[in-house]
Amino acid sequence: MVDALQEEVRVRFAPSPTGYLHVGGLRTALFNYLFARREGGKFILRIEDTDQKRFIPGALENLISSLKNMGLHYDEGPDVGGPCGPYIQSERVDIYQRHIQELLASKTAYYCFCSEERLEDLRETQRKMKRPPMYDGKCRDLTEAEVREKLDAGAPCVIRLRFPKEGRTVFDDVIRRKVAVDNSVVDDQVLIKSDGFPTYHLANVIDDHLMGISHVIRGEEWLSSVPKHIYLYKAFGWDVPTFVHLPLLLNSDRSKLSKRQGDVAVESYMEKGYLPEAMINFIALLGWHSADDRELYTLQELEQVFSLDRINKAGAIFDLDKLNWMNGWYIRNFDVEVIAERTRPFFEQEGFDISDWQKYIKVIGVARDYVSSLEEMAPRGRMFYEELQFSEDDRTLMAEENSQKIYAYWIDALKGRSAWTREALQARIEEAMKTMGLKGKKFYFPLRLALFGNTHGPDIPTIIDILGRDESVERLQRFLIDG
RNA sequence: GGUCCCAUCGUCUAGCGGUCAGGACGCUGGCCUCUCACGCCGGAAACCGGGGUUCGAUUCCCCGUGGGACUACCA
Repeated sequence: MVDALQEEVRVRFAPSPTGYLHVGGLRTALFNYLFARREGGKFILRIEDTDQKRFIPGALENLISSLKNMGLHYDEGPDVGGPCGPYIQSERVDIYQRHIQELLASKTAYYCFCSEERLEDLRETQRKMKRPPMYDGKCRDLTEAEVREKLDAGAPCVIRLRFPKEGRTVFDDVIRRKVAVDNSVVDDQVLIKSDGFPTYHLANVIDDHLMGISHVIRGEEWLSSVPKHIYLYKAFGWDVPTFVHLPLLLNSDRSKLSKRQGDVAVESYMEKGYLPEAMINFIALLGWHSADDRELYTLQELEQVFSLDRINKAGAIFDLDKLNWMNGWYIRNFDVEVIAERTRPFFEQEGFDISDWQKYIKVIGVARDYVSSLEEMAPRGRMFYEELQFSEDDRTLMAEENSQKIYAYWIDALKGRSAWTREALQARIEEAMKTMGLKGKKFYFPLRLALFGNTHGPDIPTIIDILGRDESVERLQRFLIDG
């Protein structure tokens, strides 16, 4: 390890590439990122792909693009490089092999030749006897000669950690404070699998040390394996990093957040039109809260105010309702041009002709009051781009005498002038209501229906302003019965 | 089953011995308004239970209870 790295805050997000970035992973990545930024340290991306069976093509690219979309830029990582590479564990196998020799030599680790079947049977009987399922240590005390013989015979084997049976491991966690575990309940964890790849525990410890990680910020599911990790650090003669175990993100039934109970892929939230800014803001509030009552933050603002000591201990349910509100808030409060640009793909997908940018901006301005995601924008803009659909009841209303009078009046009025201000339009509406002796819904509903396709919606000046004079006249004329 | 962790409105949370237990989402009443939406104002809604410690516990300690994680040659 480079000496200069020693004083610096260095944290990492270390996902295994299982296909996509999970929202729980995003939260872990975000907290790591924020801590690094706040402390002026480094944020590193490391890929933990030591499980060959779970290789998924494209998963790495996916992960990287999701992190980029979210604005979580890392200082070191597989695609950006850095002084501690490679940052993909499958490319570091020789490093693990070298280090395991050291453990073998010091008797901290030992070869185990037990078959998977034996292990399964063992666990089965242990469970039946209501004993905790653990390795029984069959190969723990094999003599060197016995090991040599089996190895020479080419017997398949793994390498296990020789964890002490006595004593107690006590450690500090920034969030949980003191945690204590009896060594007798810690298993002789497999460190090197029969395919020569390391397990999480070995690779993680070695890499965290070699990469100069100062704070291990990760999910609470790792809390119970910390004793193994500490034992490894000490066996290697390394300093133990500071541990920060984040509370879990939960399904609405309080189990660990998983798919099948809604979307967990960050990617799919993007596809539905959730803004990265809203996702980040929302996720940040799951387990973290500022000292005041403020809840709306940009990523840059979070970088300034984030601190580990304001992280909660209890798990948090991922509440879609609040995300929807927050996303809607961002959609309504961002610059309309920005929202228009981001909504574009959704409109294009619908085949709407948005070449008239001025009109499009106006449509967005109206539509965004109604939605909680960009995906919902298209249904709210449709009436300005497509032919209106009417029900039988609609047609009945539009054929009524009053409706017809209104249409005739407006066709006339609109044709008379080429440009209207909203104020002039509103004044004309007041005037029309007076001369026709109609008011309120009696006047507005038929008019809005013919122009907008619904009796409920934006006010008339807004609709006419978006449609323009010609389209407005055309829409009215379509329902004028005798010309 | 064992070990570890956790526990304030339905949800996210503030609280760090004395508060009318605060905010946000959601729900709800009203205002704005032709309507819808937005927005604004108000309301209902919580300290898991039992013991301690203390003049006084949501807050500190213990025991229950409940929930979760881990218990793989997955991470």
